[in-house]
Amino acid sequence: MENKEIIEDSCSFCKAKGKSCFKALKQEDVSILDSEKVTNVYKKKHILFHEGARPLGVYCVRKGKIKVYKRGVDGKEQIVQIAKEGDLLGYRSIISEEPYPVTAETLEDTYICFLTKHDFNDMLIKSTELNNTLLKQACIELGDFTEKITNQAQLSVRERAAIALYKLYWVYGGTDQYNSVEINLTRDDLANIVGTATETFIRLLHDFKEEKIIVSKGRIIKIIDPLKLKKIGHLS
Amino acid sequence: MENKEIIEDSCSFCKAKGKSCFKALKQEDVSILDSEKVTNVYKKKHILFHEGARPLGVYCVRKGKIKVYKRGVDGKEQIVQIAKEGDLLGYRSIISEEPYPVTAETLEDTYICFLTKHDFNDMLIKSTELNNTLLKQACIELGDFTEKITNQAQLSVRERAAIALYKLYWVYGGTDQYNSVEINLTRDDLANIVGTATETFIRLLHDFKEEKIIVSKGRIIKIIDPLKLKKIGHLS
DNA sequence: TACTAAAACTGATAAAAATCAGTTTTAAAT
DNA sequence: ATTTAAAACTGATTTTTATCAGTTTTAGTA
Repeated sequence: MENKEIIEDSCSFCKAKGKSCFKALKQEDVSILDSEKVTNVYKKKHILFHEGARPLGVYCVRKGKIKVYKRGVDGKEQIVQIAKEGDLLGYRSIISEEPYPVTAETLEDTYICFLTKHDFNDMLIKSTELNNTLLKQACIELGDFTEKITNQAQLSVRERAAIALYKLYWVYGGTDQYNSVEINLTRDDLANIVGTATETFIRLLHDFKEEKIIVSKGRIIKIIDPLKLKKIGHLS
Repeated sequence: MENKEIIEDSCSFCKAKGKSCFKALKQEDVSILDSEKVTNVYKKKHILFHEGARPLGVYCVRKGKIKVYKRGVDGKEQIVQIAKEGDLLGYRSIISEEPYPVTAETLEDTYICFLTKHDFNDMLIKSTELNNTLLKQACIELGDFTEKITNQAQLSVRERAAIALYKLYWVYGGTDQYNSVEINLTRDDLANIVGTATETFIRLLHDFKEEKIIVSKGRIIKIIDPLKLKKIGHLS
């Protein structure tokens, strides 16, 4: 089965560029990216790269959601990120010169631009802007991970579930006006973000429904009161 | 009470330099550091910087151990790192331009070199080597944190305790020959590394004693069989 | 549209870990 | 060397969460 197909489009007009780490690039460097990158269309459940594999290049999400996870000792997925348009995946392993510590798998049909390791490294040498953006982004993420570890170690499943749903509220299109947002992930995936058993997570969803924080039909969870989630998760 | 006192010494001859991110610096840049840095002596329990504070500079550990922790919602410490000689602390917040996400506190009498934010930023612009080293180091650490989150979410306290002790084995001077090593941390601190209750951790230590993995007198824990810890923690 | 496999859900039970209420030991300060 | 506060430890109990064993519902495919 052929899952890939090449489509044509320029980075200059890419909606995702404005959110990505390429946003600081000079116009001439964007042109270079343009000529080097290849855009692919992937179906749902396509694996972009596997944990343990040697990195071949970087992946820039133009459209669609991707789950990034690590498998624990017993094979259980621990989802560490739900990537969306503008996110750059796989760059850390290029820089650290280590195998991928995680697997990236599409959650829906996606457009993803690929840049080879060689081209990415060249750009990293050429562009101070890219270098600075990535260093800064990595340092911010390290701070976020510190918080995540603390939460994982100290908070109850209920609190962690609230935090996870609140963060997904933003990933799935939430705004400052606290609109309602629909999340389309399996209960399994959600439990693997929170780091709990699926049954436990389902019971918590039941509570959140009773508390009028969410509604759900089938797998779709509609967050109707993100502020309550924020409060339960002790977020500011 | 005056906790600080300035001592004289050059970075060129610093034993810690070889292990630090400054190891790749050109000789001329080391000389610049030399003239800019200030070495301080701190007593046990001195706070280098506080979570939430604005960063003033970076701290390079020349001698002594430092605990780096974040306080959870109820004030409980989550220790994310035990820093030792050669480790650079506080640089992430300078780069990310955010307040410190963690607190750094000395665990014993230490020698610590301080470099102002201004001087560090200048060096970051001047030295491609430093820039590359830090970017690479940040990317490696991000991969490590991914693993830590997965472990925290999926492993039992026993497994996590084994991993924590195994990692401390290396911090406190363990070698490839798997010698025995003494760890001098309170049970509270150890429990706050593992992310569990102190009593639970103490009971686990008791098990490890019975399994001839450690011996202890007072607070000192002597790791006599690091390989068993490695196995319990599923480490390779 | 019916079929079927996967996912969602429920209740009962077991296991893991936290909490509580102490006692004993240790180490720091006088 | 004593004192004393802090830290280490122990046992009992409670709480939280995982596991097990299903049934029901959903969504994708034939």
